[in-house]
Amino acid sequence: MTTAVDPFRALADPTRRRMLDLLAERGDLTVGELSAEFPELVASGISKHLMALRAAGLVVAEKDGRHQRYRVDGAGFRRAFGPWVARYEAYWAESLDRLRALAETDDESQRRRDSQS
Amino acid sequence: MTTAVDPFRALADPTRRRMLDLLAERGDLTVGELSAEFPELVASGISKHLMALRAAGLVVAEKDGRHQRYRVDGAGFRRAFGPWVARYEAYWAESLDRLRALAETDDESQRRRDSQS
DNA sequence: GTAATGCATTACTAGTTGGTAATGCATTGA
DNA sequence: TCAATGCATTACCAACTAGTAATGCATTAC
Repeated sequence: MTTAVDPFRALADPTRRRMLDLLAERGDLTVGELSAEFPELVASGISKHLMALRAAGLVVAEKDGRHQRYRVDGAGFRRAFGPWVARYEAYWAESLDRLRALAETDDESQRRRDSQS
Repeated sequence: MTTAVDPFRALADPTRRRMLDLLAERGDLTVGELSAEFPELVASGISKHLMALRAAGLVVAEKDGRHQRYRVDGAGFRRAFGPWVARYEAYWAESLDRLRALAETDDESQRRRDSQS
């Protein structure tokens, strides 16, 4: 059932990374809204990926009527990757400022900070 | 053949993460030296993981007599993860300084900066 | 030269993962 | 109340992954 409790393993799948990107961009989304972005997947597939991300502590779900609204779990993100990023930060620190600037002008990175937890 | 060209997929395996940690700590290591740290694996298994990391552009190998010395490829690291880290940096930026301090006093993170590429 | 060492590569197997389809369970609308 | 919607969960299958064993190829030691 894809009980991916390892956050790194959860990140390994490109579909899940795209989902995280979308959630980070848009704040929060339901399975149905995500469906529109993943025409190659059926709803249950999307649900499964979201559950994997939730099991890894990277997203949280909130009931909203008959929908589930998913959003990035900022605290979980930090817990999962913060230490790793910090450990290897020296490897990219020297160019991080440049990359940050790059990301900010990049389409995919125009995320709002609503879902910050 | 584990042609893991996707760096995130290369990171998904805990053994490979430990290998990266060791390489980051010690600068460079041969398959034989790594063998001592992975008694549960045979040499060819270690070799396979290293080749996966190399295919993902996270480590480079340099011939040294009959040995191969592996080290972290700093530039490859940045290429692979820099944009992603920059994109999500806002999620942990607020606590990154604290984490960095934490990592520096952490045993596992006492790495030398030899293998910086 | 010959043997031994160090590693890469290939072939193979068991376990895991990503996907669909089917079912179930709340919630909404009529 | 009854049907439809939105999603979770389960069962199942094909594809992939991590591991071992075996082979091959340089390089070093004798």
